[in-house]
Amino acid sequence: MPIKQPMRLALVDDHTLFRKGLISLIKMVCNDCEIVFEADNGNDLQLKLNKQTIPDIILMDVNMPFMDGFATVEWLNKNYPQIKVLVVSMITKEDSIVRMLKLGVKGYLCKDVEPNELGDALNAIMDKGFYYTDFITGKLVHSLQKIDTQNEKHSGIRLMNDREKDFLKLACSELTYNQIAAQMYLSPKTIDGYRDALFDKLQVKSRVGMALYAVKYGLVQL
Amino acid sequence: MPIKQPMRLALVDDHTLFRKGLISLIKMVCNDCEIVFEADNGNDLQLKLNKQTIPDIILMDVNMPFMDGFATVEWLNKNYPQIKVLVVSMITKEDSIVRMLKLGVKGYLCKDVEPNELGDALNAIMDKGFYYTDFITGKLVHSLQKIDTQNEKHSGIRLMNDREKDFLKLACSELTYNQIAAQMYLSPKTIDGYRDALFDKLQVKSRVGMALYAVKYGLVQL
DNA sequence: AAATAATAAAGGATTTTAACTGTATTTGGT
DNA sequence: ACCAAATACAGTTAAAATCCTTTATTATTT
Repeated sequence: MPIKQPMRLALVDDHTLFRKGLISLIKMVCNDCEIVFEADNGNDLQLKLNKQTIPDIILMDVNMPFMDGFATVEWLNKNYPQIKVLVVSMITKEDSIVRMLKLGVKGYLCKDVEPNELGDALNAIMDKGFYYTDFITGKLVHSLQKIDTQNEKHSGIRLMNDREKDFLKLACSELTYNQIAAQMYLSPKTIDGYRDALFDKLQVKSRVGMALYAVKYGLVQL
Repeated sequence: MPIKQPMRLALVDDHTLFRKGLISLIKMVCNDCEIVFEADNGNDLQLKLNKQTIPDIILMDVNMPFMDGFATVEWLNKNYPQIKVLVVSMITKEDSIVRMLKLGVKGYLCKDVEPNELGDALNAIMDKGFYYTDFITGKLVHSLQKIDTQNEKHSGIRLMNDREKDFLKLACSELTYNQIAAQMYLSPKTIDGYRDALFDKLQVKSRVGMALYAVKYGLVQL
């Protein structure tokens, strides 16, 4: 039976007191882990990270002086993609969470989290690669939908009729208007009319503008 | 103390046998729920749904004849936004899952799910409004990151030089090539050359195709 | 039944885009 | 110094897109 390696952790947070507190909590919930180093911010991390000190997981703050969490995770992705990042931050802004998730962090915890959940998160990340709470998932799903609900507001969409929507989808391609006309069983001149109508309704001046509008407001998917 | 209302459910799935099986499972895991109706597809749902038959949750398939899950959820969002949708589908394609989540479905289960999890999902949706499994969350987070990692794969991007990238950004607008040339302090003929080069490198045949490529692979943001 | 609105389509003119071929000039490498 | 490449640009045609005006045919409303 394989000997379980101790979990190697590193902490990046500019608040020394919080860092020390976090370490003592980790020791309590996880009896087989090792803190390989602590850093005050991204710059400090770059200095302290080398072949001997590569951790499995880095617990990372977002707001830090000199080099913040976003820049640090980007740098880690480029230079040490194997290291997993668990964000531990006060920041609950949806945009920040989504931005971090886009950067590929494996979890995102609020600093007021229960010690046990911290342990769960670390184990889950080691075990299955990530730990996303309902809170994070909720934010994520909400941010996905935000785009669509914004759209409803956006005028042009309601003004379009079904044929025009069909045409718009086809216009977001490399077909010429003649080919679109053929596909829709309509005269090219009718297509001309649809285009003119949509230019007016969507407030665009070219087919490129129209196509980008359609993508922006989710009327066609790429 | 308030009397707990029974959970009102409806099923939309074109496979009668699966529907019936699902109902018997629901009866087993949930002793206080009522099936208000079943439908074969979205069209059928529209006929069967009225003031007397408004369910709390609709269990919805994705692939259905005549009117599929996407169209049906869109219609529900417009006409009965209070009804929560739980997708129960064989489809595990990331794009389908993300598209459904964008439409605001409250959960997404695979058809091979354990009966107990079905019960958990229904209760979670009634209780806190949603039920997203790790599988779904994983797909979601992955799709967020995909755009960036896909780029690396997609050849065209590496082949472009800086001037061509600048041009590409400007081409994703309603400027004519002459106007772009002026903005870049270049001859329109040089712009012609950039366009021809990019058409070749990105494998597109028109400015629309080029603009959509740029958006798809995150080279320009809308 | 008449007026109105929506849909489909035509003619004609102009601009923009696209495709192809070719030529100086510059730049990096050996 | 010489070769190869990348860069900037020109000419020519053809095709596609854009703009504008007008008309015939259905639906819808009054």
